[in-house]
Amino acid sequence: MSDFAPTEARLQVTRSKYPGFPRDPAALVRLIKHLYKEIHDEANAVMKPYGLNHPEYNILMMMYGSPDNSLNPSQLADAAGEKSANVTRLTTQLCEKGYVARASSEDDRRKVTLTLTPEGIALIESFLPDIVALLFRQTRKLDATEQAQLEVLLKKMLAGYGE
Amino acid sequence: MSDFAPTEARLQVTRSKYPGFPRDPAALVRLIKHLYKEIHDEANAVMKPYGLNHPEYNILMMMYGSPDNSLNPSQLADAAGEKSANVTRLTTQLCEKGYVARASSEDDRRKVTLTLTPEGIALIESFLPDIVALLFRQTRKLDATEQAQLEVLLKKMLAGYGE
DNA sequence: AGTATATAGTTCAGAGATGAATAATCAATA
DNA sequence: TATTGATTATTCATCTCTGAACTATATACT
Repeated sequence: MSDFAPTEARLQVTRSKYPGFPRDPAALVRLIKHLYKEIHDEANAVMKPYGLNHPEYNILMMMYGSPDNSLNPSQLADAAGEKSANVTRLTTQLCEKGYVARASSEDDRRKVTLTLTPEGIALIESFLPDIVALLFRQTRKLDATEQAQLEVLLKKMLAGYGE
Repeated sequence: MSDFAPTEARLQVTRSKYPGFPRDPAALVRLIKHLYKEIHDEANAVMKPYGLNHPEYNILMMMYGSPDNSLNPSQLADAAGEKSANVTRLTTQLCEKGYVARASSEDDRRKVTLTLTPEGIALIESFLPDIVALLFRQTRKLDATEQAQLEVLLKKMLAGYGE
């Protein structure tokens, strides 16, 4: 299992050498880093049988989370947390696989509309059972109350960025 | 500022299409993903003037968090959450820059010992003020109690992995 | 001792991600 | 309407990461 004790020990040593180093903020950042790594690696493993990786999964799910199954590249970049150059590459691959369709926008011809194809939707709904199981597994140590508390605190922390 | 509302809207749409999709676990995973992205990008920006990136910073800090400023590659991979192949590349670069020294181990000749040089320690202590400021900024929306609560919950969540 | 299995670290080829530059379009305004 | 400045998306060169194969050493077993 993922043991955080060594990280805490390292923080103590760091503080003994450099007393100004703030323990709690550093611990939070390192926890998030470790959690993200696990989330990323496990999502990659689950998606591999479907010929997708974690970023591609994210792209597809952001579009699926839109009422008409479509988003612009810039919206996708924001939603999926990917750089725009990366969105171009990822969506090109998904287009080649037939899961996404590219169309230029009517009203603003700079914009591009990316839409899930029926094949894309079918693919999503084929892997969602595995993803749902993964999500439950990743959060199984927290009861409903704790999940709600954690969500509040993470949102609060996220609010400190980009201001 | 980083607005999580669009993500919550997408989760609602997703659930309307696929009711079994668990809202809270998905929200937690997406929050962690967004937070990690911010942490990663901001750390990269802070370290750039020092000629380092976020992974290299992590490597150096893991060694600094060891009493004798040294770790094996496999310990480093575990501590920094990097793949071993990546640790080899990163530490080779740090060796070339003169911040880290490589030595083969006495007792077990398969092992390698990586140690911070005086230059490496000096570098760390030169950028730590910037890092400390960053850490305070990243957690400034949370008071001490909330930071402690968040740490407990994140640790609990992390405990659900790799078992 | 000899053989098999495990562990530590590296190498390498291919995949993935990033920043900076570019092209196309739109909006504002003089 | 011509010019200037934003905005949108893409391209490209470069840098970074990954999994799988490989080398070397150590440990366990017969």
